[in-house]
Amino acid sequence: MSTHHWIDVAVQTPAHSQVGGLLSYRSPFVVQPGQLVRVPLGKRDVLGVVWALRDTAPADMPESAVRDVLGVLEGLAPLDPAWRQLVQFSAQYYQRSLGEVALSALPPQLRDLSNEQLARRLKKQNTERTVQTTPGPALSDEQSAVLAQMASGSGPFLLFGSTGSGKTEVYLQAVERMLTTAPQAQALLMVPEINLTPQLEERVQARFGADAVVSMHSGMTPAQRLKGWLAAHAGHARIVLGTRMAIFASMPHLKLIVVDEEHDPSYKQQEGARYSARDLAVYRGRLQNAPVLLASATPSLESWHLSRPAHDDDPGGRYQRLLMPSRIGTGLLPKVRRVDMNKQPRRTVLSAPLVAALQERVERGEQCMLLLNRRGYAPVLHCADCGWKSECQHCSAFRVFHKIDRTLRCHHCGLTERVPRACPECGNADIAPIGRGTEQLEEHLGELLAHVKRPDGAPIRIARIDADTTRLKGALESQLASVHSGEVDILVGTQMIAKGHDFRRITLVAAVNPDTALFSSDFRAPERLFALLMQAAGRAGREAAQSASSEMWVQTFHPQHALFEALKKHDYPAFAASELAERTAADLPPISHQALLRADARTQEAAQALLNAARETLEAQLSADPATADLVMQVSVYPAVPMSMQRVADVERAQMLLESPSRMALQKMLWHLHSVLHQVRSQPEHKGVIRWLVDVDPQAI
DNA sequence: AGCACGCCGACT
DNA sequence: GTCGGCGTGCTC
Repeated sequence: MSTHHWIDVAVQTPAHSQVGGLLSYRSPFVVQPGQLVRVPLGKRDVLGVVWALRDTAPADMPESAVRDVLGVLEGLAPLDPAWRQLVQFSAQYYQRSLGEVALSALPPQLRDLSNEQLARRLKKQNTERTVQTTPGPALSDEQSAVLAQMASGSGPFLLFGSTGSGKTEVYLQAVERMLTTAPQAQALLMVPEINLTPQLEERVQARFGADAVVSMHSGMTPAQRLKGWLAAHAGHARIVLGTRMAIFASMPHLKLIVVDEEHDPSYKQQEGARYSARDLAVYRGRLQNAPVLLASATPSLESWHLSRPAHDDDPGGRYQRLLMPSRIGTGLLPKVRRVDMNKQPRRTVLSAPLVAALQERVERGEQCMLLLNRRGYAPVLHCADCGWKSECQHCSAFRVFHKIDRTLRCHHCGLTERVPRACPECGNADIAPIGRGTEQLEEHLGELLAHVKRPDGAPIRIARIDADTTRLKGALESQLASVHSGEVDILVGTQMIAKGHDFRRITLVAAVNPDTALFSSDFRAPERLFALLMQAAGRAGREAAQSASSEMWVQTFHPQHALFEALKKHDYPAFAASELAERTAADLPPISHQALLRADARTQEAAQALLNAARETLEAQLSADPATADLVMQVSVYPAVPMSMQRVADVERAQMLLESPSRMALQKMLWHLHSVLHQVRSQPEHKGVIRWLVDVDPQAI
């Protein structure tokens, strides 16, 4: 009898490296798939997940080269088959190594924890957590109907509910019902951003007790992350609340997944394995037989399309659409007012009617919010004499003028310099800012409303919230608090203020300059703009008493644009129908499926050369084999082009688009592409390439 | 990705 | 004479 076993282990290795798959080890211990082990890798000891037991020694290497497992993490139940399947699927679908996805799904602290330390942690948290359900408010008819539909169907569900229709209460009741029916059941609640976790956490805790819920997001300390992960893995935490990373939480008794604001681009990871947590939620739900509830007031066109009702020869989508059109209470949606900027004096920043409206509201003691999607004072500095502009030396972008500390900053590579006194090219002292950012808007507004007084006679207060003012820990919270307390009269900020924060006393929201998104080269820009404006509108008039007089203002040079027409009527279905018609005509997602292959190199030519070589090799190889020849017909592979941000930190970037009506065909193509890239990359003419990466279902192209 | 080895410029 | 720059190559 042998006293050791052969096992295959997933360890942290990037997809680019030759060691892509599982590594084989000899184990002196009896282990099961899903257990965590410590194994030697080169000169290091690393954490690995046992993926499979094998009967025989690996055939492709001498037995003597197989190393021994160093130890097993004791006291942890193996990661269950569903979790492993989720990881395996993600790695395959998003073209990354299994080990990379598996290890990044585990709390980092698990890597450097001795068995003694682990035992102590386990002992500490091994007390049974109790759920104490406090009854919720009575439901509206719409809420009850939605819950009834969920109970009788299997999902996935898309809940289309307008802002303020009480979607959160539906989540809580769905969780409550699940907790009462199944004694061990666990629920996963996902939100797009860290900033939104505290307010939902508070509500969930108030309802089910602090013991029942753990949070998972990147803002937590390593110790907190480990604690939460262990509680979910052991089944003690009944509710996991988190951002996209939470989709990989080990939850053996998962019975419900909720994805709040499912349209939000934050659900797509933008580095490493570029997964969509929303799409994985649907996959995981099917895998673990847990209903999935996607919810939004402005669903992604993907989910909207997938939930289309059947009619004529269209069998409909596979999602079930649930509707909650009404705002709770007496609340009305704000009136949308468009200001035609063509009729304003040239270079007007804030139109006279908007300024008057702001003044009137502030004098009545109401709050207003101004949105401008550009931080800094001005996006570029310009010399009128020689035409010099504040370009970044390292990126294909302008450095932004920040007046507060007199700097020019590149928002892509971080390069920061003091603003020159005179033009660096010609010495002319007359260099001027072009365009405007939040800093300038705040300053300008202060000047325009300098004479205005609040009802208590005090001068008005303007606050700015953007990535610059919230850099320090806790800064966002304290700024939000000053808005809630009524200290602030007008809030100026970027997108970040439009998302989810429950400002009760804001009665006017204005988008200062939303036009750029109307004519963007990114086909998803209108979809994002519409969602942002609807969400911003939802910030106004949340207090029922004031909702009748609340307003959403839009300053635009294109007041007749269909997007603003739909916004005026708060008519998402109309907007979605017209966008989907355009997408259909142009064969764009969600009608087709896309993937991007990106290459980074010292020169643009080198980056494009790699992509084009991969493309030609791929098509030649596939066409030569009758078994794969039809793939070439099913998947369009476009020539390499520079990325829209062509150069960042002295790295040139190029990309190549792959597009297909069939997800499966696209997947097969990517699988072939992966091996072709390894072949091509090793050729000497592609030495200049720094890295390549694949983005499946990219959210911006 | 880490972490080595390996071969050319400015310092104790 | 060494310290250290990051180019190339390997990890069961």
